Order: sequence, then C-alpha cells, then structure tokens
Amino acid sequence: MKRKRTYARRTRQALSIMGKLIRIGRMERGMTAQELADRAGISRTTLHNIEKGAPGVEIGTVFEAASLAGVPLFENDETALSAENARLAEKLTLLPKSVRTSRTEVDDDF
Amino acid sequence: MKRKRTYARRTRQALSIMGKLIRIGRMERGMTAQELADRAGISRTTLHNIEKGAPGVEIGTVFEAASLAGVPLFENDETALSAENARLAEKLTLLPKSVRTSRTEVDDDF
DNA sequence: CAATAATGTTCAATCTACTGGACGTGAAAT
DNA sequence: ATTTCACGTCCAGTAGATTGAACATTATTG
Repeated sequence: MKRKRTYARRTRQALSIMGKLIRIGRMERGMTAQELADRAGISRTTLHNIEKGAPGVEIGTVFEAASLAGVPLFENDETALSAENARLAEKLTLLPKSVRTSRTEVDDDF
Repeated sequence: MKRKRTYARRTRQALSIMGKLIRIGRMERGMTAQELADRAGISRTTLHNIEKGAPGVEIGTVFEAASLAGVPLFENDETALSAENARLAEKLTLLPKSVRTSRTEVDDDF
C-alpha cells in the first residue's frame, strides 16, 4: 500500500518556495492560471496545487510550469543546463558502481 | 483523461540533473539505495526512478530524497529557507491578486 | 456601483504512480 | 575465485493524483 507520507520541514519549505516562485513568475509575466495551465498541458486545478506547494504533484509538471513561468531551475549556476548535466554524468562514472559497507568497522563511525 | 505528457528539453534536463545530484549525494554519503529509500519512506523502485530523472514521480518524494542526500534545494542562495519563504510571501502580497488582461489593447503587443 | 473575469474549491470518474516481491546481473569484499 | 550484496528491472494490485466541470468567491475594470 501507498501509505500517507511525512515530509521534513526542509522539504515542505522547498515545496512552498517553488510554488511561490512559479506564481510570482506567472503573474509578473501577466499570465492567468488558465493560460499557464494550458501551456503546461495540465489542468488549472493541478496548477493551483502546484502554486500551493502540494507535495503529491508530479515533478515533471512542476518543472514544466516553472520553466514556462521563467523560474530558473539549475540555470542560476554558472554552467548551462546541458553542460552541467554532462559534468554530473562524468562525475558519476568516477564513483564506485555500488555502495558496499565493509563488514570490518572502519573509522568513520564517530 | 490524463493524456501522455510532453516535456520541454529544459524540463528534462533539470529532471536529469536532479536525479544525478541525488545519486551522487547518496553515494558520497555511503548510503545504499535501500537505505535512502527507507529513510525517505519510499520504495527502492521509486528511488531508482527518481535517480533516473523520471518525470512522473511525486515532487514531495523527490525533494525529500534530495534533502536526505544532502542536495541543496534553495539553500544555495544567500538566504535561509524560512527567510526566503517569508520574503516571497511578502512579495506576493505586493502583487495584484489576479491577472487581468485589459480589453483596450495596451502597447505591449510588439 | 455594476459587470466581468480570475481565482478558490469541491467532486466523481479515470488514469497512473507506488508498492513489494521476485529474479537476474554485476561489482566489491574476503 | 568465491561469496555476498547492491543494483537494474519487471509485474499486478492498490492507493492516490489528474481531470473537467461546476459553483462560490474575490478582484479588477469601466
């Protein structure tokens, strides 16, 4: 079963901020909720939930709405999106393929 | 009906980056997928989808996993989370409550 | 103030993500 | 080399998100 979830305060804060950023971005661009919803391919109800910071919304729709509302996702960083993506992909190859906890206690437990 | 969605390249990039950041953060902290999934209160399958950048996952679970993996959500900014949230809330009150497109064409159509 | 439009909110039907279990694969430790 | 376990993947059942329409409630324009 898909039990009811609990979210850390940090998570709820981030969700709330994301929603506000989208709403602000939308209004500053003079778009109505219906307009943005249409562009994002979602219902106005869902957009309303997004701007409210609801945790159950699909992340793809949230990011899409954010993008259309002019909210920078990772572009605030120095690197462009594709470049950053490539950089992370390379970084991943340098990491071990799987995480194994050594049975013999190492000295990182304090 | 909830038709199949399309996402802008920008959105897909952001999703991919988010997934990679979580995976990298998890591994750097020496956590197995099962461990992080347990802490986030989700199944390992869902975490796998998250790290893959799947757009259909609930944003709350993604943000929760990110938080637990040490991925900064909006904390990379100068302001703390709650302060930023308050700042945005105030900014919202300063904006008009609703967006109305004036019937008399204003000079913003070129 | 009146008219109009945007936003807030509810709801049943429908679509889909989530789960937990299973199995196979491959990598890391002994 | 062998063992162990993390990871990748599939699946049916189930809980829950999405929708679209309706209606209520503001807010803005004239």
